[in-house]
Amino acid sequence: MDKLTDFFKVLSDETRLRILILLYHKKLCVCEMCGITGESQPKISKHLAKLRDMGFVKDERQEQFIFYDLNLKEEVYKAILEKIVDNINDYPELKSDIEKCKHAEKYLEACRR
Amino acid sequence: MDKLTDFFKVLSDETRLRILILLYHKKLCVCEMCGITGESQPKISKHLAKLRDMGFVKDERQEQFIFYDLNLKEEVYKAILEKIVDNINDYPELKSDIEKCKHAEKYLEACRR
DNA sequence: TACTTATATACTCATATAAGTATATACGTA
DNA sequence: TACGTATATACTTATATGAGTATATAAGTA
Repeated sequence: MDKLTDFFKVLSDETRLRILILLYHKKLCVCEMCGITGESQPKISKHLAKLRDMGFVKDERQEQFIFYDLNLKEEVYKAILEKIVDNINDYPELKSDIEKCKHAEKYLEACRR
Repeated sequence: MDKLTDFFKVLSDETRLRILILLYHKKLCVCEMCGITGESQPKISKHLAKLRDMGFVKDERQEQFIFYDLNLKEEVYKAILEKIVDNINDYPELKSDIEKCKHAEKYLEACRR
């Protein structure tokens, strides 16, 4: 049950919820997530580190960038994220994030500045 | 989205998760929940107060006892609890709570001591 | 090798949270 | 009215958490 409450603790932070909903849709690198969410790089990185340490996401380097992806082994976790996505119209900020992540590469370029 | 993260914060505490899963099955009074979970009365009461203040449960006096019941207006919340219950075999402590709550009256009597 | 860029981490501070113990409240009953 | 029982709340303490700023690291490139 600890893992389950840990998962809920993860979701109880707005930034982490946004990250997980984004990764539910697409593998993304740190600076894309910063661009999409408008949050600072250390903030995103720290939350990703926590998610990684807890085993909910995995990372992979591709050239200069480190891409993150969901790593949810148990169905319950996926099912819970799915429920949120099913009701995405109730959560405009999440919906907007998802829209933006369709053009994530845009934020990759913006990163080089 | 605040309400959603609040709900996850609620679920991130083991005691509150146990309470909600119990109430998902049956309306219960405070001392029954204490008996079932083995937790102290102030601990249960404080968590119930928080759940009540957040609007996730409602209370109702019946003679000497105050009974609590779920008060989840939005489907997502119910659906999330349902997902947990669907996978109850993964969570022995929750499963055991549910078993015990089938004979909740037993704990009502034990309360008079 | 020096430099740039992408990401991670350390440090600090403010705030939130949970638990335990003691006590208050509120209703029911003798 | 006095008492008992069920529940709520206050107070304290320990711990966890998140944000911001500054800095470190690690890989790529000139």
